[in-house]
Amino acid sequence: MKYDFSAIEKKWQDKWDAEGVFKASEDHSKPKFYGLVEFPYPSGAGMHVGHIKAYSGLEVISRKRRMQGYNVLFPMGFDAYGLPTENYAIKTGIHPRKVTDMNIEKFTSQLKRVGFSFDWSRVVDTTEEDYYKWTQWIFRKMFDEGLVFRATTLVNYCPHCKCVLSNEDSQGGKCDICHNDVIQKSKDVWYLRITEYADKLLQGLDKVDYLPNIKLQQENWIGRSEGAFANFAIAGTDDVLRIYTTRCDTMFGVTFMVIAPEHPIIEKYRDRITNIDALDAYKDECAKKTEFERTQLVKDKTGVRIEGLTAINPANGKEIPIYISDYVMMGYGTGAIMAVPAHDERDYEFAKKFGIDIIEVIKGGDISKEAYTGDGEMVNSEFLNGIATKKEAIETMLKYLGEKGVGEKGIQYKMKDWAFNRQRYWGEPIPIIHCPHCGMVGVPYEELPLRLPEMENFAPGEGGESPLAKVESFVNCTCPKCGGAAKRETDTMPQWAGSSWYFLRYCDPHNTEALASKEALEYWLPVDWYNGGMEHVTRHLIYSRFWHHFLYDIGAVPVDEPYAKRTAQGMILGSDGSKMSKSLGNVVDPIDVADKFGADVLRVYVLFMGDYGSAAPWNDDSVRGCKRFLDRVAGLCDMAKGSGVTAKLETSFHKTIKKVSSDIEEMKFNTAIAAMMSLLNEIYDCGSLTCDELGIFARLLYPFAPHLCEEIWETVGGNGLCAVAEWPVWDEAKTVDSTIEIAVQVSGKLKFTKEIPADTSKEDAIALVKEDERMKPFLEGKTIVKEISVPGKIVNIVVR
RNA sequence: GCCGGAGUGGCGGAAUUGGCAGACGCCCGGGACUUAAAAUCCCGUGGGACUUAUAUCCCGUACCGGUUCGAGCCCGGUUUCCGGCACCA
Repeated sequence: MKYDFSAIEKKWQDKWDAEGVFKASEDHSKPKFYGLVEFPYPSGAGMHVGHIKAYSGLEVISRKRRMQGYNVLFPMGFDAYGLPTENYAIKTGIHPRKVTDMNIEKFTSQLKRVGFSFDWSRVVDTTEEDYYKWTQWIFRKMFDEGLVFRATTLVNYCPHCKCVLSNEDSQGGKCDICHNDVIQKSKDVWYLRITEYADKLLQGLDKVDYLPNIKLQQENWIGRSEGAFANFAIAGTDDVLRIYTTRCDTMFGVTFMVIAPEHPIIEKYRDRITNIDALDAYKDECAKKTEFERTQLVKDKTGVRIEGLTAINPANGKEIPIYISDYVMMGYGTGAIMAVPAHDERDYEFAKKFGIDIIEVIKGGDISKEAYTGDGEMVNSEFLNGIATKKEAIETMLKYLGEKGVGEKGIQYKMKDWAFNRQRYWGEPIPIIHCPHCGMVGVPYEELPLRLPEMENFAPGEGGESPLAKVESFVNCTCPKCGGAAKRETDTMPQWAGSSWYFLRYCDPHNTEALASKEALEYWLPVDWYNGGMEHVTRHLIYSRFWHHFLYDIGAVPVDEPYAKRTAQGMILGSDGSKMSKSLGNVVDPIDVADKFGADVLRVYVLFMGDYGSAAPWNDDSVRGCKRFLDRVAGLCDMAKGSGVTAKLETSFHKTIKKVSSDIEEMKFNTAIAAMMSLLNEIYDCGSLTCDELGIFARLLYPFAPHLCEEIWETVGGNGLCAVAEWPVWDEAKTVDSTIEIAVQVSGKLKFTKEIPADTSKEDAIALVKEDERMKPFLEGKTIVKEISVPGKIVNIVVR
């Protein structure tokens, strides 16, 4: 058979479509498999080879599951709100709606071109009214439950995008969208109380099957730490300065305190503080620094002593100075610390620079040189003296603090609440009304969706306000509570909103009464297998787990953890080994590859190129190697005759079925393909095979190269579509050869190999080896010290 | 700095619980077919020594050391690269 891929691909894509084989059935009596891939942001550039690799993993698994008799839900959709579309619209004057529709159309045709087995009847688009209605609904529910709050705080702000960013969106001090430096700015911000779910998000990890590094990254991001809160009295007042510490055992070593420049205590005692001008100046200076400057200039501690305020160490009653410094953050703990220079590197540096006392309370280091952070015997610590372990010292101090009523055990998280509003047009409007009498009022549920108004000019305002603020008909409204004049919130939601629950909508995408029906959710959830990029592990994956836990708590979904299993694919790099980028000119267009070699070759190559979870560079020559492979597979059609089995090939077939079956489950696609290549080589060596055998081969390769395999399946007279043919099964007994080759070692060194019957016992194997002619020279004049036999592997004779 | 992961031919990468290192593919070399090229097919292909050849031997999984009959895999140390977090009290 000549492999005319363009004719074949069209033919089978049309047939699959006509027969609806990829439609998830409503028959809930069948076992289900819900495979999920991260839906794309439909950018104008179209698909990237990275998309192909990301989707091909679960594509193979989903195709295999259908053959195994599962009712498979393998959906696709578009995460279409976002800045690039909006910026493109601003530049070209084309409305974002139009841009989005064009891009979705392009993506859809490209995805279909590659032949992915998505259920196209369930496509979701986050920017459509009947979708974002439910995004807003979930937000409203959170508002009702007290998980939404508004605060004026210092936030991550991107001056380039003119937009507030969440912590997750400004990792490393860079804007996630434009990669410019993020600055700290005081702004009104809508927050979602994700920290309330920190423990649930952490504990939930115990019961899901995520890759270990995904779990680890999430754990680190949540950043739970156990420690203590303690109150340090402010001398001459009834006030206290509350601190958080993980080392309350070192409290006798506290020689000063440090508070964040924005700490409210400064405002409160403005009149008592004698150097308030200096403090204000320092605060201004800090505000100007970018995140980058604050974190990169770690070594150089700065700060100002607060004159006129001192604190009392609750452990020993000593009066100690208070400083402000930007190495203490308002956003973690209480924004104030007890400084123990002898046993904390940062405090040590600060104390050295400002000439503050350094008191050793743990033996073991040399505090004249550096801070000692290790374990050791407590000294200079009154009732703690002599205690040798950190654990015991902490417990003793906690007891003391509790008895005196000045401190207690506490838990802190690095994760911060989710800054949720964006000052942009192309996003879901936040359904809140500001009423001068009633305060913040939710838009009534029956008024959802709160539609994004039509606009001509969606550039953000100069003062950093949302473009929506310019639309008076949108802004002005009446308060649902009191009926008085009120104004709508004009900020929109971040891109992560729509993607936080899209997998729920797939279960029942056309529902007008609920985000999805109870029955559909009960049947399909949880997602059995979710594959996506590592870059989303500390954002989308955390956010969506948070939303899902919330929905579980209000009874909207039947399970608490949304994803039973989560894996990740590695990046495809340019052929030069660097990240694919337009500026380097090393971008590969997947559709070009499909046009030149066929969609099946593209699919096989992205899975064969290396370990699925690791990054690997693109190589055009290797693509041709995959083309050669499929050409040779097509060639089998001319060779196949009759039915039954070829004795010579039988074992190889059973072995290959076994290997391909298990490799697919472990996402070891590269070795699965390699096994089929080996079998193919063997078939060619053999020179003939039966139609039955070719049918097995076609079904094994089908998840990878479905178009070609349907064609072969038809040629060999397979029953119905290969898409729904039964996945081949292997007979364990037939996977073992009658004779095996074992390695023969003398004193651990390989000497030769020997063919022996497969069922030879350990002892017989040794005997057979010792009888072998080739063994003679090694045994002559030697004493056998030890004989080792590993069945099927080696025999090792140790001589002296 | 802290926490992960990884260093295997010219390249991408394979190697159940420690058991024949380099599967499979690419590149490269040789040959067949062809007027020729492409395509296809066959053979070779970790490095080295010796040999007409067969055979045989030595070295080899980042580096140093250890455990073991036997180490790519386990242990101790060093080093490089990648990823994540980063003044988190």
